[in-house]
Amino acid sequence: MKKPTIKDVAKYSGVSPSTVSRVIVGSPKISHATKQRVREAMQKLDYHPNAVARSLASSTTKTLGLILPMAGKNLFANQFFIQAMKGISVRAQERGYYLMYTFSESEEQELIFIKDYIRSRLVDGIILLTARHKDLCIEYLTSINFPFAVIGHPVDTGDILWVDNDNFQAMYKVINYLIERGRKEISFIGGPFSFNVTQHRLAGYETALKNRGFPVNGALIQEGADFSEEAGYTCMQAILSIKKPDAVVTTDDELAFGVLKAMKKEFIENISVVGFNNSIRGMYQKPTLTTVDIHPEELGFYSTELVINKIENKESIDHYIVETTLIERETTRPEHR
Amino acid sequence: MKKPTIKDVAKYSGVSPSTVSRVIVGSPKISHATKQRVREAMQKLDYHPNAVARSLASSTTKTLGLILPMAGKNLFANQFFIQAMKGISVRAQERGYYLMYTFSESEEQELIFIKDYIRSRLVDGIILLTARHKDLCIEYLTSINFPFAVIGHPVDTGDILWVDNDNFQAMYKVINYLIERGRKEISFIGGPFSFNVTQHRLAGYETALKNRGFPVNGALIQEGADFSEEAGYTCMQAILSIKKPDAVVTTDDELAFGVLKAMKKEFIENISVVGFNNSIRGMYQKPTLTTVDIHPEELGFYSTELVINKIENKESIDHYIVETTLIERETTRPEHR
DNA sequence: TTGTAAGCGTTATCAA
DNA sequence: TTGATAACGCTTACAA
Repeated sequence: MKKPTIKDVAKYSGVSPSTVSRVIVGSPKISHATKQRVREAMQKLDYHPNAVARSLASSTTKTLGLILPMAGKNLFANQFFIQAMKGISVRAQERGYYLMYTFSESEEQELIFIKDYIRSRLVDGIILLTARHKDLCIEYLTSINFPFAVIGHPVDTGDILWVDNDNFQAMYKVINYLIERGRKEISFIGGPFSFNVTQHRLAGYETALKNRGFPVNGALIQEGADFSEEAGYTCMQAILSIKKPDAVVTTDDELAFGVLKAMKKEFIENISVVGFNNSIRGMYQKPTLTTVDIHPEELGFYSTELVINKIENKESIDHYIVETTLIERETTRPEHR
Repeated sequence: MKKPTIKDVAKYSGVSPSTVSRVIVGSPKISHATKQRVREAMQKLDYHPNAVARSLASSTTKTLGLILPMAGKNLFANQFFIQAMKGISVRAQERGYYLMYTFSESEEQELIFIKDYIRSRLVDGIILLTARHKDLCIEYLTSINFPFAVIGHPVDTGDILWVDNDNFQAMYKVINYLIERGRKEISFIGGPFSFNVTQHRLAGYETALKNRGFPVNGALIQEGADFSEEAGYTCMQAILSIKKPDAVVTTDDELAFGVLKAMKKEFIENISVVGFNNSIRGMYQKPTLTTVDIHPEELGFYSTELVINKIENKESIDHYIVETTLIERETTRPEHR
């Protein structure tokens, strides 16, 4: 006994297939009586619409595609991705969308997968989990005008959809927090300045200092080669060779771990350190790391919201700002060490 | 200008659509000459097959469905899942399959999603990332005879496909390792004994002791209420109240953390501790935790292999055993603390 | 409000 | 080795 089709339901309930289809879609112009009858028939026959056939006929798949950039095995990134995926899943479910995913090893591969998704007509929209500096994927998707949203702040927010934290304010708050705890000489160690994130956080740092009447000392500002522990270590050594600040803010937990390592080596303990991204390691290593939670799940959630609105031509803003949370731990409570 | 279809290619290359289709599929009964011509036409027109149409016509989607059980926010589990997903993605890519995923909050929801995937005819197979004790999903999938594979050892391996570690041997190796380092009184703290994993690891523990001529002391074997740090703490206290072993093996890092906590409270340092699952925390907290890596990526990889073989009616074994790796850290090197 | 009929872009069956 | 032609199961103008 084969699976029942729309025709079976039509026959059973004495209407035409198109009527059944209208019931499935939830079309308004259908009498309550027949709607009832059709629904019952569907129940009786245990009918479930064939999504593939629907997709073909309507040329819409109700599916979103996700590419997970997995260069190396960045532990923090892992955490970020799975949380973002959760948020994406939650909102997609609510709005009746399916999700496809694939891991990619490089930006080129990423682009290949995206093209495949689109050309095969498998997805109605794409979510990019990271905004690269000069992003091939963003470029491509924009050029063919395909619905997509980006997590992170793209360099050129033409009319693309994006979700990000307020990185300026996040860092601004961190600085204020440190000043209120009596810190006076606060150093900044960021990832590469070519990244928008870094720029925004640096701006937050500088503005906060100025607004509180503190000088901005260039010697206390360092640019890491990347977001790694090594970069943090190197930057911190450079700073210590010049002068000893009483606090260091970074743009990533990994950088912060490097800072702590450099301090340990020099037997320094009384410098406050703040990271970013609330990694697992930060919560268990000694000393536990004060950090900023960027709420990946929400980032995922809203990016999904944006693409779907776009796909469905719903009126919608073109970006969301997700709040950050400062998580206070031992590295800003030197007395607890 | 619309996207070219198979008809356009057919016209362009002067053959019938069916011939083009045969080229796409890679059918053997097609002359080299026409194959060439059709390929060129596809290139020229930038033609890409519509996957949805193919699915409808062939009633096969080349897609696998994944459900991510996300009760609570188990940090270890997060790590496990993303790694397993990576392995799944790698193998799926290689074999030309797409992946759909969805998060679920409960076993019931999980079942609902699975049914939806199947009834909507979106997927050809399912991968279950955890084998529950009496698993509703396994039961359902078996009952309708739908292709699926399970990561973990199902209670009743009828003719279902599964991938798992050799938990017996993994623990056996741990015990041998400890004995070789001079440990004589080794305690066992497991998760609930109702889990197959626990049983297998316990058996490995007991057998290893016996084979080395050590007695198995019931007082040194404890069953945790679950796999949590608290459970580990409680069990360790129970053991310490009776006698002090010189090593404790557990079936999960969380349990091990509980053990360490209990030791700390009693100011005990010279007991070796071993966890399972190689969680991030274990590598950064103090002391760093000796643990067993279960290789989630491989588990994902092979589970994918199994379902796809099944889907394609390929001859294949019905399970894989994935090796484990002992990761030696400070908790089994008391001298380093 | 409902039905008719023509797609949607493939694959599969049967002939040739 | 190739080509007609009928599915595949649904949506959607257009009519009624």
